Amino acid sequence: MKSPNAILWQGCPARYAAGIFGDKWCFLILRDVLLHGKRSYSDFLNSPEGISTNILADRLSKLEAAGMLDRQVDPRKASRVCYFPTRKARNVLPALISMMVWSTQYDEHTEAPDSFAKAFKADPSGTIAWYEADIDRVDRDILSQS
Amino acid sequence: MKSPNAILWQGCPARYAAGIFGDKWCFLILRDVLLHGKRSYSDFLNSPEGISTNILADRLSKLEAAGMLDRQVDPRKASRVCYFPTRKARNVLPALISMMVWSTQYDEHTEAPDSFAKAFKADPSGTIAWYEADIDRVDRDILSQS
DNA sequence: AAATATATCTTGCAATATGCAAGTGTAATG
DNA sequence: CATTACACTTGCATATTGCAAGATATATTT
Repeated sequence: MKSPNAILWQGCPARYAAGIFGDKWCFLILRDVLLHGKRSYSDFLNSPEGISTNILADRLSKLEAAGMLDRQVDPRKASRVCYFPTRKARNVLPALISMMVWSTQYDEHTEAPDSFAKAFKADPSGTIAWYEADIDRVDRDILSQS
Repeated sequence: MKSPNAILWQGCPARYAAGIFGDKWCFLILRDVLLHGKRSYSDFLNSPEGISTNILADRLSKLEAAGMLDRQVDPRKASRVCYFPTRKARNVLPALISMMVWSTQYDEHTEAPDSFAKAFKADPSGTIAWYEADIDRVDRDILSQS
């Protein structure tokens, strides 16, 4: 039974965001699906951070339950599954890129070129549009082959 | 001994961000210090989410080690400690508010008024400046009483 | 001065999360 | 028809987390 004083991770916008981003593995899966064109279980598994299989399965189902990922059988190969970013996930791009710009400013070992932060600061919505177009391209390539 | 293949949570900007924000308690402490004017251990402790004391002590020291909080004895009362947000933490405001705006859009139980997202979308840098001024006010009030 | 209160941590321990290895079921491939 | 690829699932040892309680140090009240 749930305590009457239990805090639902809703209501406060920071708390709601923390409920989804306050987990490093969810965070990195969102990076991969939004920025690196990754769509399949094995794509995520092969990211350099080395997520383990049970954790990956758990986070994929959590992100699907949260309405961030749309799980579909790959039209090119029925034994493969694709996880497409939903509109809700796509709309995270401004915040995600904002955080990454901040990181490049403070991580002394950053691998990101200066041009990354520059491009976003100069033209935020244009930069977002560029990433969205990339997502569209990846998804279209997959779905056109059904 | 550290494995030679260990991933340092540096280099990739998303990974660096995940190293700090990929923890819900750090996330909420940053909300409190940047948006709610909280500065002391007991301020954070009394947030509605109910962080426990060991976790709070741990996260405060991690955020201090990460250069996000500046720990200082309260000039008004030597037995009290203040945690001030550093410039590095302040510069997280655009990303944090971006995430919160996203939350208000998708959390059906959001408590945030529409005006919050509207204000930020209409004038992002003005909104940030408003929050920074609030931080300045809180910090000045404390430090002027030494 | 003694008792009480406030503020900031520590410690102990149980619950939870994680990582690794191995196994399962289904579908394509040779 | 055996093999491989893919997407998980399971079991289990280890690591991390979180709650409750205790500790310490100063400040306030009586």
